[in-house]
Parts: sequence; structure tokens; C-alpha cells
Amino acid sequence: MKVLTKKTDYAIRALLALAAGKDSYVSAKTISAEQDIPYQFLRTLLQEMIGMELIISKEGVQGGFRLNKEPDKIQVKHLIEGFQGKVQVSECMFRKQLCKNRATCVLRHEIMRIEQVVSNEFEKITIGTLFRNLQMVNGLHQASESDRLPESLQH
Amino acid sequence: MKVLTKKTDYAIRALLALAAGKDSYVSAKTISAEQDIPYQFLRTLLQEMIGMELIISKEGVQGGFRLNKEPDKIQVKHLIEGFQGKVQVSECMFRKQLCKNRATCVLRHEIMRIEQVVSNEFEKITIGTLFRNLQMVNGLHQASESDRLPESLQH
DNA sequence: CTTAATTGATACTAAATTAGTATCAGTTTA
DNA sequence: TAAACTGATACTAATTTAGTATCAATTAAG
Repeated sequence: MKVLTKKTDYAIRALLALAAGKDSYVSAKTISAEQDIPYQFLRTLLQEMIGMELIISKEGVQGGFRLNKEPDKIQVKHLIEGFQGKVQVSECMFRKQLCKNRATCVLRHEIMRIEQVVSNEFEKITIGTLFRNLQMVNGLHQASESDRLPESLQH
Repeated sequence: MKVLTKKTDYAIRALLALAAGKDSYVSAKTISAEQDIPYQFLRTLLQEMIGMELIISKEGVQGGFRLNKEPDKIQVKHLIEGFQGKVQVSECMFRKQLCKNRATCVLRHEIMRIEQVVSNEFEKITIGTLFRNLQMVNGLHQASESDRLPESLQH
């Protein structure tokens, strides 16, 4: 079970690249190269994020993308929901007919509680918080000679 | 994003049917009919659960399946892991090469904390706890004339 | 001792989702 | 006016999920 699809993963990385670019426009080409995201895939992804009003674009030479909101107002929760749909237990068979699967219903009740917890946590994580963490890690990284992350961030 | 695939959902319902059957053998045909699960799909599912040592079978006429463990020892967590793989954030690109995606790493660190919470919760939910809840709901159901679930269990 | 009800094993098809590619038109700046 | 860009959209490929089919082996009951 994968919590983030590549699309969401790429989206987050692209947004972090835009956060780093501050108010200037960053081109898809640049993001693609820096973050190692397939160019055309990124392009469609960026269009979707325009639709979600997370970013805005500028056409033509020197064009590109920049954030349309403060980084702290872009929640990972919204990205997951936007790209992967709202978190749900399994398809609800209720109402289709009298719910044959009362077992699923009971389980659902339990899981909805868990979902709420998860949802609250993903709400707290924003492009802003991630960006600041990232800067910290990069700071540590440059201070040492090694290419390795601190033990606590390895996986 | 769906937390439970149909396979996991079906597996849970099948196990609850076996829990209801106590120590007698319940046939795939019966489970399929009662729980409205496609027969052949259920068959392969049951074979997998034998492999997982959750259930045992008896061949021939009057044969079928029964639980191989106490209901309280069958955790939903194990079912999810068995059928959908361990909960993970996104594919780890670390070690493949020097981790280009430090952003993902930072996010991962956050998410791993969340995963732990979720994991602990799914550990607490077992076929035993679900079975008892189910009996409660069914009790309420029979007591009233209505086919509706109590408000708190609707979704 | 034969038949029908069952599981064991395994291979296959279909549908849905995720991931990635291609193309061409329009815009902008140097 | 050419090159560097995005807008829009349609397509292909890969993977995962869902479901089907088949045949052999086992067992209880008449």
C-alpha cells in the first residue's frame, strides 16, 4: 500500500522547487532537470495545479511557474486529495440495496476514526514546513563532506 | 485513495463468517452466497489465507474452512499487509543513487511518524473486535423493525 | 463402490488505475 | 522573426486489481 503516488510525490517536489524560486518564474524544463521528473508528465501535472489554483504561469520566453499561495497555506492533505481522491475505506455498498455487508460497515466505523487522525496530521504538513525542513537538511549536508543524510532521515 | 482493496474487504468478511461458524467447517459456496463475494475469487482468496495460516480447510463433502487462530489474534493490520503490502510512503529512491529527492526524504520522515500511528491503530482492530461489534449491530437491527443501521454507523 | 459436494492448484482474462509520451497551437522577449 | 516558453489534449504503456475457468484429488453418504 502506497500512501503517495508518483504524481503526488512529483507535485510536492515541484512545489518545493517553486517555493525555492520565490517570486520568480521557474520553467518546467528547470524543474524537470533539477528534480528528475519526466518532462511531459510534469507539464500535465503543472497544468492540473494551475486548475487547483496552487500555482500560476507566465507564457513565452522567460516564462514558467510560481506559487499562487503562501507555502504555509498549501497542505499536503489537499495535494493527496486532489491527485488521489479523498481517503476512503472501500467502496460503500450502502444504499445500493440494503447493506448486505454489515461487517464492512462496522469496520468502516473504526476506520473513519483512523482516517480523521491521518487527515489531521496531513493538514499540519505544508509546503512551508517541508521547505524549511529541507533547508535545514541541505544546510547540514553542505556543512559535512558526506553525501549521506543524517541517520534520522535515512530509510 | 482507498484504504482497503476488495480483496482485503472480502477477506475480512470471509473471516467474520468463519468466526460465526465457530468450530464447524463453512464451505466457500456458503460464504460466497451469504457475503455476496464472487465464488472463484473467494476460492483463491481462501487458498491465500491458508498460506498465511489464518484458516484451515477440510476437503470433500461437508468440507470447508474454519479459523486457525483465535479471532482476537487476527489483526486487520496483518490482512492489509498480506494483501496490499506494507504501508509505505512512496518508492524509496535512496541507495539507487545518491538521493536526489531530498524533498521526498524530508516528507518521508514526517509521514513515517504518521504511518506508525496508523499501524498501531490497525493492530488494535481484530476479527474478534469486529465480530463482537457486528453482533451488537445485528442485535439492534433485529430488535427494531427497520432495515437501517443506527445513525452512528451510517455513512 | 459410486456419485456428488467439496477443496487444491494454477493459469488465464478483463478492467481500472497509474505512469509516461507526443503533438501542435499560441505567447512572449530578445 | 526565431527561440524559449506554456496551453490543451490525445494517446500509449505498465502495473495493479478484480474476476473467471479448468481439472485433479478427496471425502461423506447412500
